[in-house]
Amino acid sequence: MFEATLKRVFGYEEFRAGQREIIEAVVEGQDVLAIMPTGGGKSLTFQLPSYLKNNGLTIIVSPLLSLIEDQILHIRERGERGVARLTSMESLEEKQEVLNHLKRFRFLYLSPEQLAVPYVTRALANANVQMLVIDEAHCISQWGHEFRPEYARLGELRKQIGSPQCMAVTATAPENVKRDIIEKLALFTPAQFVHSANRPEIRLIVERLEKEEKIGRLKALVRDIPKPAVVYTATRREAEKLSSELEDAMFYHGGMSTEDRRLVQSQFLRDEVPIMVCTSAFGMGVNKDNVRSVIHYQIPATVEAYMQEIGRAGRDGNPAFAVLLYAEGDERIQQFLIDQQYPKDEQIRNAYFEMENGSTLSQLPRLLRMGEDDPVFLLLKQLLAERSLQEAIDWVKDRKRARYRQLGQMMDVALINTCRRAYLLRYFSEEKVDQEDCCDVCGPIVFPETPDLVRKNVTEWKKRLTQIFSFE
DNA sequence: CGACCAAGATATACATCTTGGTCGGTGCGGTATT
Repeated sequence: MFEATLKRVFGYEEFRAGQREIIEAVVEGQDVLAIMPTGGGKSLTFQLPSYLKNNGLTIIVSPLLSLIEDQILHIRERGERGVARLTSMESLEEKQEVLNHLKRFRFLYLSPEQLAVPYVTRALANANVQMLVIDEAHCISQWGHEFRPEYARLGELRKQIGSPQCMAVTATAPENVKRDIIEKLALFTPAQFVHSANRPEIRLIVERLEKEEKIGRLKALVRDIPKPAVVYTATRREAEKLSSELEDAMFYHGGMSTEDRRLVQSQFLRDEVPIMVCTSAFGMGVNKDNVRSVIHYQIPATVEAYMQEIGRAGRDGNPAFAVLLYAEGDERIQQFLIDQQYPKDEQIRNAYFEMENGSTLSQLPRLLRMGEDDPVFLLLKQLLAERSLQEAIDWVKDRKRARYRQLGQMMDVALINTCRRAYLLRYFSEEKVDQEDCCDVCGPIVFPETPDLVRKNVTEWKKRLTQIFSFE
């Protein structure tokens, strides 16, 4: 009977590996935590049950507006019209229209921030919500603590809308992230489905270099390595600088306008740009299965981030390459980025002191000489609301220590003299199975000779983009 | 912390060195100001 729906609604003959079990658990009404690879057919596992039960609304919380847009487009393409979204792209009237007619919809996509808007929460509390899906659930752990606080509130919001059945879906989650997801969403003895984190087609390489050697090595590397390739840097400036020094490269980072980002990304997707130099902004929602190589010019902040980023190579199953270029001291930029996200002890003390002496929250930014929309101030505000002075200081200390530990584990990937794949899999509580072409420690990795992609107008585009950005 | 840039200092007439300031990731939302 699952198959009939699969055929009728989605047009597929059979399920892909792992999908059926998840759907069974969903239909039984269990909470679910599913860890499956990108492109593994995640969305089908929460969409198909909706057609089986055929009553009520499925809400999907998604981290990026562009992901929401993509998903909705896909759903509409197969003829489903009962899908809507609530984001900042809609006007107040449009949102009201959707909320007043929730019965018309089968799927509702929104950001966690929208779910936290009181009138949205209220409307959904009064609707027949069948299931709450949290897509890219690792964001709860990755962003919920400080960067996007609404992610940490999803459990509470779930309760407010009547504690519907809940399904968390992601591609990357070690034990501690799983625990975080289960706890923050208050999942009730969830059925867990965990796909292996191993990507045997990706060869793992680390090259330890001196600082001065890196740029030269990168240039040689992108000449020899199979393309399309993604080069990750830690800063926007570095991304721009490297892309100007490499032939056939363009850059991508969060400081660009939406239009420019769309443009550059679609060029890369259409194989018109062989090399993309970018910050961590580039990734989620980039559906490209023929990326052959991912190079890290600077070390990422966590093993999860590293796995997600290298995981963008070789999705078509053909051999792919992950190269990390490491020079001593490269981790400092990540240390800095961690530090600057948290208030200093003295700032915390001052904030608590001011509040005790009768200052109001609105005076506080001025007194502490901070911007009122400074993320550090927002975190401070939250601490004031929830914790005592000592608790706040300890919380920050703990969080920083945890982040430093994560960075340390990532550095170990570069520093160990044992199999890198074994280390990475152990991080995800898995045992390694021996394989050919594993990593640079296990044996030499050779790049195949591959014909380069056709370079269609790359130079032209680059010129135009340089012109656009040079005025900013 | 370190990369980068601009202004100033040095020692000598053109370029190099020193000093000081600034900046540094990920995105939602929705408000304000040239």
